[in-house]
Amino acid sequence: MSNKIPPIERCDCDVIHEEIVRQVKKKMPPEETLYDLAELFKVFGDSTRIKILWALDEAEICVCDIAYLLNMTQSAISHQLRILKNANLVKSRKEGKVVFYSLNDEHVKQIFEQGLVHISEENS
Amino acid sequence: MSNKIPPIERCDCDVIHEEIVRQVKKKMPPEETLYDLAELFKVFGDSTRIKILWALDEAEICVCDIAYLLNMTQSAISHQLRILKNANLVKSRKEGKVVFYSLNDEHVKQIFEQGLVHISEENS
DNA sequence: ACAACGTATGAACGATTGCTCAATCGTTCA
DNA sequence: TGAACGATTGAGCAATCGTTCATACGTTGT
Repeated sequence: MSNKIPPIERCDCDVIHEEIVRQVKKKMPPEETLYDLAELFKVFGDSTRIKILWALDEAEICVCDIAYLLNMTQSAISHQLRILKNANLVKSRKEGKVVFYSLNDEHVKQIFEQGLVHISEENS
Repeated sequence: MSNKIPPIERCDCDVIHEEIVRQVKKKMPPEETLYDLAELFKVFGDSTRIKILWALDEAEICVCDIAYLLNMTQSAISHQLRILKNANLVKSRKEGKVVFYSLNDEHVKQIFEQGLVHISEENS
């Protein structure tokens, strides 16, 4: 993304670890993939969106019901739903004036589960 | 976190969906859990930290090697490592002047894998 | 004791984020 | 047609974030 001049001067200690660094660098996925991965987790990194996703995992729900459920304004929810839609995590279906949202990825719950495992191990 | 007065007035459409909302509300994990989950994913939501975690999944690496690997300043890396340590994702081991970091959670890679599955499905 | 070096930290900054508010769009129904 | 209503959108704002810079800490070797 940025193309500034590399300002980093190699320090002394890693002359020893040269080989390790070289191998790790080789095994790392491409820059773009890691960036996309971060972008995806950024979407999960907000409790409002987490709640929306969790709710949508239970049922298809319209915008105003989500707003009611989370005790937030329709506008706030709509903004967040747009982010979730851009990330291809949810899809929408219009029925008259009402727009119903539902999950667009069956892996969401699995990602959550892994996260919960980490949290539960954290408190032990 | 915030305790302002609930400003939400139930809209008309969801009189029909009353029961669904009630059930979803009952099935949702406690507020605090969802908040912690968001906090965890927030940590993953930065490409620098993603790269660090990915690197540490390959090997135990010292701060200056990570900095060299990612072409960033030691300071920037150190700041990010602190965040990762606070989230219990990495642990450190001191050897003289050098501090080695390594993963503290074997689920990190699994969470990444799930994320990658979503991304790969996105482009199809 | 002092210099050198790897690391950590706090202030400061530009950038981004999540919400509110007001306005608008699209559909329904009288 | 126009009022009502659900949903969307854009501007604006406070708050948060990620980096840089300067500085301090801790260890090593002289």
